[in-house]
Amino acid sequence: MQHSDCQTDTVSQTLRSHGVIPTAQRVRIGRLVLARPAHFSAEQLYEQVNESGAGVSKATVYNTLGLFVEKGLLRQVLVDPSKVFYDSNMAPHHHFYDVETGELADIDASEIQIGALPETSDDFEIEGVDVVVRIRRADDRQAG
Amino acid sequence: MQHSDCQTDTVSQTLRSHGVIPTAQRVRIGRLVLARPAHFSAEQLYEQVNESGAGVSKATVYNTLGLFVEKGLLRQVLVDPSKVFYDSNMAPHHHFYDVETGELADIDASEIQIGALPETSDDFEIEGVDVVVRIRRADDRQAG
DNA sequence: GTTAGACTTAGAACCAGTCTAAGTTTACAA
DNA sequence: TTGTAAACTTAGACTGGTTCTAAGTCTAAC
Repeated sequence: MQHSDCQTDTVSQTLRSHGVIPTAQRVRIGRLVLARPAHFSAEQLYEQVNESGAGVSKATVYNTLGLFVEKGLLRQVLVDPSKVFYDSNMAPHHHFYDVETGELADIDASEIQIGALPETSDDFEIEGVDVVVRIRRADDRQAG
Repeated sequence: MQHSDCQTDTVSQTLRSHGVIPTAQRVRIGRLVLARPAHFSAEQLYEQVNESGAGVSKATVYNTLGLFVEKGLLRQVLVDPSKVFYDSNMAPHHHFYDVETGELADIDASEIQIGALPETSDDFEIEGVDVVVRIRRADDRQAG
C-alpha cells in the first residue's frame, strides 16, 4: 500500500496504538466501524464490508470483531437474544433499546445517575455496569 | 389428577391466574421454577425436569419458557451471548454477573438508585430498565 | 364416542457463531 | 532480495441453542 490515504492511515494508527496489526481486512473493517459511533451486528458488518466487492470472509469478520472487543476498540451490547450487537462508542454510556424495531440509541453516562452500588466482597472487582432502557412505541397499545 | 397435592395446586392456581392452562408438563416445570427465585437456562431446566424420569420434551420446555415470559411469570436475562437465562424473581431488581463463572446474583432495586432517565419522545413508553453489574474475581490479575 | 381445539412430542431444520486445515501475508534478519 | 516463522485469512464444515413441522395425545363439549 503505497498511496497515502488519510482515513486509512488514521485507522491503521488507531489499530497499532491498541496492539492490533493493521492488515488490509482489519483496516477495511475499521474504516466502516471506528470512524464514528455505530451500532451493528456481525452480519450487518459482513454485508456492508462486502458491498463494494471487498471480499472479507465471515470468519475474518468474527475474528476481527472479537479482537477489537478484546483490545478495547468495540464493546458488545446484549439486548437481542438471537444475536450480539457491537458498539464503537467507547465513551461511558448506556442504551435505549426499541423492543419492536430492534434499534439502539445511546444514553450518555451523565444522563443516568447510578447511586452507590451494593457492597461486594473484597474478592470481586466491578468490571462494568450496563444499563438498558427498553422502550416501545406508546400507541402500540391498541395494536396487536 | 385426583390427589390433592398442595404445591401442585398452588402452581396450578398461579398458572390459571396468569391465563395459562395448567397442563401436567407446565405444572411440573412451574414447581421447579416458580416456587422460589431462581436463575437458570433452558438446558438446565430441561435436565432438571427430566432428572426424575419425568419426560418433558425439549420443545415443551422452550414453549413453556416462552409462554411463562409472555404471561409475566418469568423474565429473560441477557448476559451471556451464547444463551438466554431466565429469572423467576419478578420483583423489580437487577443483576450481578460473574463474567468468569457465569453466575448471576440479584440486586434489589432499592440498592441501585437510578436518577431521572433522559426524556424520550412522547411517542415512547419505557417498558423496563435492566442493569447488569459485571464482576470478576479481583485476584485474577496475575492469572492468564 | 365424536369432534375440535389446545397441547406435546421427536426429530428435522435453522442460523449465529466457531473451528479446521490449507494457503497467504507480514516482519524481520541476513 | 531471499528465507523463515509467526500471524493472518479463507472456504466450508461443524456446533449448539433455539425454532419449526407434522403427527400424535389429551380434554371438554356435545
